[in-house]
Amino acid sequence: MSFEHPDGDQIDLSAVLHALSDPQRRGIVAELAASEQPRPCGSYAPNITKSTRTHHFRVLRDAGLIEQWKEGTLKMSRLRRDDIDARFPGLLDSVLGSGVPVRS
Amino acid sequence: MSFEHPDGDQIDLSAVLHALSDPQRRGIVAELAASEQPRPCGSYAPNITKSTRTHHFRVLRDAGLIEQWKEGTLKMSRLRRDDIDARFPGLLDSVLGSGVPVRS
DNA sequence: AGGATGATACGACGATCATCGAACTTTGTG
DNA sequence: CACAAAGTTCGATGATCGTCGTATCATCCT
Repeated sequence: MSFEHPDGDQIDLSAVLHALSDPQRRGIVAELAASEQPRPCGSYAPNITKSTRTHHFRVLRDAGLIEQWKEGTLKMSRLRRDDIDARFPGLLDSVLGSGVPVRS
Repeated sequence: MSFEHPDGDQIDLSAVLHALSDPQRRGIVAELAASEQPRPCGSYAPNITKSTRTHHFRVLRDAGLIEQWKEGTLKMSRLRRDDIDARFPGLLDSVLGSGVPVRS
């Protein structure tokens, strides 16, 4: 099913840091971290094109930061906080600033 | 004087994450974090060319991760752990794995 | 003054990146 | 069935990246 989600124990730090180094993607991750229930891809980063959004979501998924699945027409996403926290403890919290707004 | 070290409070998260996303640079940062007293640039990452090394050190300095100064012919480097920790608490520790060897 | 050494500057190279638009696929609904 | 909506795929473009070699600069030592 779904796509190519890396196993939790083989998430690559370089890939994660690269994925998070883009402000647009970091914004998506921040929204993902803040939203209670899953929302479709299209509801994030409305300022960019559909194809660019698809690209960013793929980078995040390939890096192991998010999990994605389809629900009808929609594609839903979920932050793999557990896996990331297990592999790189504290990383996500420090990047997301412990809930503080994302800057730069 | 010296070069272009960003002020501690204007260190850019994107730049920091991008700088740390390269394994070679992460290796340098890990060595920097582990070494007691400052060593010249040339003593890090001996497997790459001088010019490449200069490039990596500039990326790290521009990102605000390290401070550099000259001592005669040598150029010394120091990890700006205090500034980074103040701006992004926990980030460096989680990336460096709390002293655990750098992987990926 | 003349070497020797540590580091930078300057292209240059292939690779990757973020972004876009247009065409296409998939799914649900009238 | 036909249409609309959500995503993907497929170039393409301009920018940036990591790496290199060579030339150059700065500093120390003899």
